[in-house]
Amino acid sequence: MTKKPLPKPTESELEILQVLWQHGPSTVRFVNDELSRKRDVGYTTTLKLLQLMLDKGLALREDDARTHVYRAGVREEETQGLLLDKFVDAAFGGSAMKLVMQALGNRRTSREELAQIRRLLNDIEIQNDTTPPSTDPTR
Amino acid sequence: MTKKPLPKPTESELEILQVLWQHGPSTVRFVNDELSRKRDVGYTTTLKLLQLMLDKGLALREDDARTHVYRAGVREEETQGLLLDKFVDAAFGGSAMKLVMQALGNRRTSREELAQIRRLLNDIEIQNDTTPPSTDPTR
DNA sequence: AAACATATACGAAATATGTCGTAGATCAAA
DNA sequence: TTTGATCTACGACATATTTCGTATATGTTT
Repeated sequence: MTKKPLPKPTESELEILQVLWQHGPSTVRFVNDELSRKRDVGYTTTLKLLQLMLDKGLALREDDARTHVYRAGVREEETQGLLLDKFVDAAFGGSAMKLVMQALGNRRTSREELAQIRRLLNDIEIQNDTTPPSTDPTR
Repeated sequence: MTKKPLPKPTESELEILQVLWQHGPSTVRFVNDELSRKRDVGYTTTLKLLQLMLDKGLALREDDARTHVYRAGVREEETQGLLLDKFVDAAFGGSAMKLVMQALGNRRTSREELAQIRRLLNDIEIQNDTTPPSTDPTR
């Protein structure tokens, strides 16, 4: 049984994953058109990226037809969580709190979103009350 | 009057900035020792990085004495905010909310930290009530 | 069928980033 | 003052990432 140490997607790969996550299985042409909405990128560049992502397992594809269809090979939440951990370490010295504070503080947050966070906080507190703080790293 | 398009620090540069932010002005030796606590890195590598950061304005230095002293050339909060914006776009498709939810959801958050966030939420709501939503990008 | 559009494969160049060796200056110890 | 430690400068290499040109296959139009 081999664990798969999913490679951390690069900047460009992440850009492509966003497209695949948001639109589902897509052709190279479609992905490239999407990317082109933001910046200037050649078709073969996008193709190459997708092929590399296929190698790494970051993407999967249907190559029955002449025109291949690619889809994400990694789950959105899982990948985001992974990247978030790295980012918290790299940019915020490991303090997720500082990150959250800054994310909430420096941008407009709607009433509904605030309520959503409050609900989450409540859930977490209930968790905390039910299961007391533990320093055991395995749970 | 020239605007300064402060360059986005790289992974390694950020690592060094963390040291400078946390410990204040430091010698190359000190920074290198700090970095060495985490991973294996040669002295001249750290030196070179600091020199590059000096060029980019990411670091400043005192070179009166033989042993130069470097300090951060960018503010911590400002830099973190910049990186956070990029990261939200790159990894969370622009949704700061999803990021916050995941940051809070997938890790242990202490009671005190939760309270801290609640206070922040209250402040934000008061803000929202006092000054109604505006789409004016300049404020 | 010929001409044209569109697809994939893939090598290779262009960039960006990180690493290190070596030379030469300065300082400290013997 | 000779030896050895430590410092900066800087070129050059190593690696990772991105970009693109070209060859070739396949499908479409006239």
